[in-house]
Amino acid sequence: MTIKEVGEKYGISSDTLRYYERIGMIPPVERTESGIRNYTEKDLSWIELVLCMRNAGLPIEAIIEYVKLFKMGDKTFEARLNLLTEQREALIEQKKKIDIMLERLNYKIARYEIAVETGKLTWDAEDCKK
Amino acid sequence: MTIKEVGEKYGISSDTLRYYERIGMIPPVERTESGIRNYTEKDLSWIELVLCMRNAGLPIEAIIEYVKLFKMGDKTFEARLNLLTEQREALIEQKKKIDIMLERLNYKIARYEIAVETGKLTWDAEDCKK
DNA sequence: ATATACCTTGGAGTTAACTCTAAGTCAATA
DNA sequence: TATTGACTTAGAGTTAACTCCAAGGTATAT
Repeated sequence: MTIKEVGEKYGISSDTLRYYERIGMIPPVERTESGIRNYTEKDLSWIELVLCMRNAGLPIEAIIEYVKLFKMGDKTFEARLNLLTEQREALIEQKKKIDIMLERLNYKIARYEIAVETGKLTWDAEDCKK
Repeated sequence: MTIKEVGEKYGISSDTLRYYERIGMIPPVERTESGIRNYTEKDLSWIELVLCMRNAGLPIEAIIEYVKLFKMGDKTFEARLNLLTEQREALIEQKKKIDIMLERLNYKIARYEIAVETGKLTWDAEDCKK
């Protein structure tokens, strides 16, 4: 699979794909004799994982570290476990922060729905508090 | 309240506080005759809201827009409602992405816990799939 | 009154994560 | 065979969100 096809499949640019490979976020991709990238299923699996991690907001640094450990083989199981556990903690924390803001948004949106109806915003410490 | 005290209260730097004000993420803060910022309760409410939004990962752009609409007064209720509703949608989407990655992490972590015990990673398309 | 620790502004520097450019190679089509 | 379009690399440019710096003003303790 060419870089363009892969980019189209996942909705990312060829530049981004080359960038991810260059910085070690995915293992090096095999080339044809003329030096052109030929993505295998295995490469696609890595890209999928990486995109999932990026979508969740995990830092590129962590992903690079994981790929590094993976390349080092079986003796890095524990290090990989620790890395993944840390990232899981970070995501759980992030979810909590989103929930706090969602609650606040729900409250504000409810008030504005009434305000749009009535033309008056129910008083609430100048719209800032809570 | 001085800029330093506010920074300490919320765990952000004075530089960041000045930056937030400069780009319009919070309304201008009143000054003493000598030109020094004197944060009021109202200012603190704005800072709290802004930090909550930033923690949740909402873009500074949206926050600036909200402050702008707020300054324009009562005729922007609907615009503010729309903005907040959009941001709520974005957060719900982000939460979904985090949940997808959390599921994946739970699966991988379970496999690595066994791997650390047994010294062998149960086969799974070279650790990339799923 | 002078040292110290704080404050001010405008503007430059940094970091993460891309995104683009230049200069050149390769493959398929008119 | 000439052109078109996709590919290659190395490196420069961009954007968001800070973060730092220089040059100077302010407030309080000795």
